[in-house]
Amino acid sequence: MHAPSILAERKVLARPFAPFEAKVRSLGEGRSLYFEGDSVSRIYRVKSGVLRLSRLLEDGRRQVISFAFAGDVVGFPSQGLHHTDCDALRPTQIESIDVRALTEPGADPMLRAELMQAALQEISDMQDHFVMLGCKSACEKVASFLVSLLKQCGTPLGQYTQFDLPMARNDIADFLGLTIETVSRMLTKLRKLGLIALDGAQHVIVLDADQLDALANCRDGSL
Amino acid sequence: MHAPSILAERKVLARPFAPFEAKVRSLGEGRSLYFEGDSVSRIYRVKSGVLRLSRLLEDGRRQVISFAFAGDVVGFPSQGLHHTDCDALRPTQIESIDVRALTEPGADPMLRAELMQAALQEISDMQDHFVMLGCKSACEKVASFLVSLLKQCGTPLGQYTQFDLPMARNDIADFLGLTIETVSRMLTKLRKLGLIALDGAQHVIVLDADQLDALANCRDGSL
DNA sequence: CGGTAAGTTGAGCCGATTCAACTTACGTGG
DNA sequence: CCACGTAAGTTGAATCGGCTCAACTTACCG
Repeated sequence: MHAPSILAERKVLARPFAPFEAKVRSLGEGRSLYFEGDSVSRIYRVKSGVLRLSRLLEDGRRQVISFAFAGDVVGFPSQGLHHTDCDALRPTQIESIDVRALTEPGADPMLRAELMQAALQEISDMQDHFVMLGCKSACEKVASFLVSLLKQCGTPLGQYTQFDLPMARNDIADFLGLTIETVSRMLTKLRKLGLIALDGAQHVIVLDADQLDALANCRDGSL
Repeated sequence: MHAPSILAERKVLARPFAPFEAKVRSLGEGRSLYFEGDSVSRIYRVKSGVLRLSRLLEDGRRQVISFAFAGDVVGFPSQGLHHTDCDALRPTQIESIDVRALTEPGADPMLRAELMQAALQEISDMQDHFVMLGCKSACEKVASFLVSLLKQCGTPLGQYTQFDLPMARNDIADFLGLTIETVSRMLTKLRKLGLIALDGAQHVIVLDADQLDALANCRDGSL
């Protein structure tokens, strides 16, 4: 759940009406940070853990917009409202920033420039995601996804690189515009090709990063 | 490539070191404003006309990221570079702004806030587009697309609303993650359902906006 | 009026989905 | 610590939506 020590500490230190001051809090696994339609009072920078941003349709379909890792900023408003749900996939520490830091003239220029950079980065990342959703085959999607995670959270393991999938198949599928079955099949395919190994459902060992990267941009899933 | 006449003109008129001044120029139909990989020195606000932002894969596949209409801002940098191509689909007038207005402390605060708003709006629009690409069927995609154009550039025609498609089937297909044939078939379907009428390939008359909107969020293309 | 590009339509195919059975992983309580 | 129950993930078979390829029609421009 919440880390009491940090919250308690903050309470003592927090001065009222210090709108642009950063505050740290933690979010238990599965907890929501905000929901679509909530009005935006603060935006957040992830310090550790993983968040999932998603949008839900009335009929139950879901699109996972992005996963946010340490350093990523989430919660940018549009018309003053949140346009996604935001949930923690892992215990997560976040730093919150008054939304007025974005546009109000009095805000810290350094912070504001930093937030603008984060927004620009997000736009660029989303453009990549468009190519993924619009152009790529199931195999390319899954391979691309693994490559991007590899870059974000890969750690060396002998001559290979490993990482944990912090999200369920479910989330991967809704992120890539596929079904869980298809994601599973593609992971199996990559495993049988000898490009990855799976130790449990979450732990991925990348055996051939170059080939994997090649598959991520190769129309026919053969290379 | 670049339009020589316009560039020549700019060279004469440009005063050095007037970084934040807005400049207006026009772009002929089919002309490019910038290319993926170009370094970003200025960003642009559309005054009239239509721009297409797209990204090209090595193997020829293309994703149209967005269409920009009057009021939209394009050209946001990431790592100082453009990450899309940008081309005019119609004769277009654009106002250009020095990119330093985004982040430099000395920049006009009003302008900067405005640009931040534009960036936030873009993020929100892209989230909608994700849902489109990731969740929706061909029929929903085309219907959604028509609805959004209707809102952007619809004009009354008796009891109906009409608009011109400023882009080719080609562009629509690459925007929606479909083929031109599928786009064509869906337009035909909507026509046969009596929701729209087509006068030539570009001119659309929306006969039943409510039904069209309903189809835009209905899994089975029946309603 | 002819030529070319753009758009439409049709037939057959293929990749991803659906639906269902099965396997594995995991947390709980005996 | 094992046994069980549930949730998550995998695999298979059959279906279907959108794609490919090809022919045809329409619009546009010199």
